[in-house]
Amino acid sequence: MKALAPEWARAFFTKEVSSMAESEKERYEDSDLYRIRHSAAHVMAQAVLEKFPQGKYTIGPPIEEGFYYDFELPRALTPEDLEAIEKRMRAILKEKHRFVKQVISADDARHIFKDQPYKLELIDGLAAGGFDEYGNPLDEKPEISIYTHGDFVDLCRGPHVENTAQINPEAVKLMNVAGAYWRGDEHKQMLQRIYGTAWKTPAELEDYLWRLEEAKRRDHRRLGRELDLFSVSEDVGPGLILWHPKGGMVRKIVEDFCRAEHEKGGYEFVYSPHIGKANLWEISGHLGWYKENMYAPIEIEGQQYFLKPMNCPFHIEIYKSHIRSYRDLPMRFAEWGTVYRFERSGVLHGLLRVRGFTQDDAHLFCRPDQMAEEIDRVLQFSLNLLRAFGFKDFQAYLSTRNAEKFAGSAELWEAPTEALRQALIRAEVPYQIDEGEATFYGPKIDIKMRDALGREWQLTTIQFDFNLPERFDLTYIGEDGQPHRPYMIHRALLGSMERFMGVLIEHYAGAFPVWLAPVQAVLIPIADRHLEYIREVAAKLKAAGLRVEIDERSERMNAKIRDAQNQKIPYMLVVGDQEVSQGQVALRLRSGENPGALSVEAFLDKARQDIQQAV
RNA sequence: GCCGACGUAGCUCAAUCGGCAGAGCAACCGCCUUGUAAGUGGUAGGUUACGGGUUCGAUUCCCGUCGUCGGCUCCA
Repeated sequence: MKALAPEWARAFFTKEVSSMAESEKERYEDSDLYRIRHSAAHVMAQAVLEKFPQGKYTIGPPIEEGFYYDFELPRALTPEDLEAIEKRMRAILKEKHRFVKQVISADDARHIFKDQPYKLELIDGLAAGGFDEYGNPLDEKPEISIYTHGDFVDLCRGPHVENTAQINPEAVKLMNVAGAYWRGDEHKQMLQRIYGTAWKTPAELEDYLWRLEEAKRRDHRRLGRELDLFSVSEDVGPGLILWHPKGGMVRKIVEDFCRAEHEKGGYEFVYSPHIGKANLWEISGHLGWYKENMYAPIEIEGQQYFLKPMNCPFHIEIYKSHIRSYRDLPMRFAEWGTVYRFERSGVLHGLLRVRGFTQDDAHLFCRPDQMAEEIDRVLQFSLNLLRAFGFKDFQAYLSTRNAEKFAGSAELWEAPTEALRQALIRAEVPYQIDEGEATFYGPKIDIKMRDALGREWQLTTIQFDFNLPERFDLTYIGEDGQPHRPYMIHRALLGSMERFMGVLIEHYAGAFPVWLAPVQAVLIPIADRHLEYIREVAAKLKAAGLRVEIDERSERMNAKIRDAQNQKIPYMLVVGDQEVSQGQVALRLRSGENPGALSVEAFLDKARQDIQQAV
């Protein structure tokens, strides 16, 4: 779970967050829960090492909704082991051990942890002053401290509870075991990570477990099947999505809406093929730095072609098809471009991480003097789009220049980076600065959204590119009659249609607002004799642009209502003798509300209003 | 890719110690003509993911492949 990684948790709670964030909120690191979880992690390590005295322990931080601890153990842990460890933890907690902190010298620490290679590595890092316990660089040299409770000692900066009795043994639960590389480096030792959760009271634990169950119910993979939105076929291949008619309808509505917005926003639409010659990717540099993510070449008449992992080279070729004047700029080429990227099998995840996806991609070419406004505009545009789909909580990230790996010169990076920052401030979105996290070719803004389980997924990305204009030798003729290098910005706002749909499905838990619902209304006859009237009504509603189905099955009305509810159809229109005689429909909403009979016109008015207000 | 778990009907899940593979829902065919979350009877549905091994006999034990799930790493 990426969102629960310590790097993330630390970054989120400690790094710079704009003044728009609620600064009043207690920092997680200062909270009781943080201490409880941190201490529970120590107790867990104690229980694990009792069971495996030859085991090595590494780090065990609190995370967003619990804690984990990584171990190197002689064998793989089983579910039974977890139960035993959990049981032992409860016993230890009841023994009321005090947590005692001692600040010690590096040499003393090395002595205490002489049989613990991972701890020794951490101590070296701390002593050198270069890195903290997670391997992140530090500004100043930290003190080295240990925490002892009972006969267990751990290298740790705290904080902890005073006493294990402050942790309710019934509010602690071990969740699962997972593999994790030492310091997150796949070239290093694979460790066993035990995830646990801890709360103040058993009721809070229950609540958390209930929330997890709820999250599973809104998992887009489950809803995708239940609502018949999409599937993945083993025969087609993993990470390749098949959109069913209902999912296809939602996607079409999303795309149509976005296309219309793009048109209003000054974009021009272009189309480009799925493959391009090796030479194109040589020029773009993808074969140099992106090859691991590209599929093997296709040979055509002795030439190698590659399936596109990105659309940019094609858009650049369109730019280059003419000599461009400063008067032509800015140019904004948009394309719903389908790209294919090789993703390692273990990382695929429903719609959120796939191998083939369609980006709402565009490339902006502009003069330096237009740059700030273009950035402002595109960020604003992106936020408006996301808001239109009901998203309100964004987490924005500004990635700045990596000191070691960057295209162009440091000076070149300054203005765009500042323009990105200013745009974020003007847009009044909370953002965090990821210092040195930019790709080599330019600074960027990413906007991420959370899925039902709290994992963050990047949707919007707005990336400056100092690299491709050089590599393709892009120019425009300036007022001075001389060629100049344009600025280039890559941007995908919804990101990819697949990922966006995944997040969208979970956001609404499958109950799409009326304007997005694949089926907006289902007509339910009480008896077959009402069908003729129902067909007339259906025709009227369809003529008015509504997406309507008739449930003609030989089932009772109750069963049809139940099925419509489960399909999360916004309107159920029940028709019996009364409605036929009155020229009405009886409206039931998926909320369970029952507004009752109304005329077809009155219903249409309501539907139009709901669509307008995006409910 | 790596660590671990898992893979039985379209879906959710059973199957004792290795002994003829089963249920509910869905589907299909009837009956019922229904008033706000499951009316009722029947039929069909399987080389237990795939391939190999052990065994008189494998859904069950072993090996491999593929896939899924939870993490790690990476990203739209």
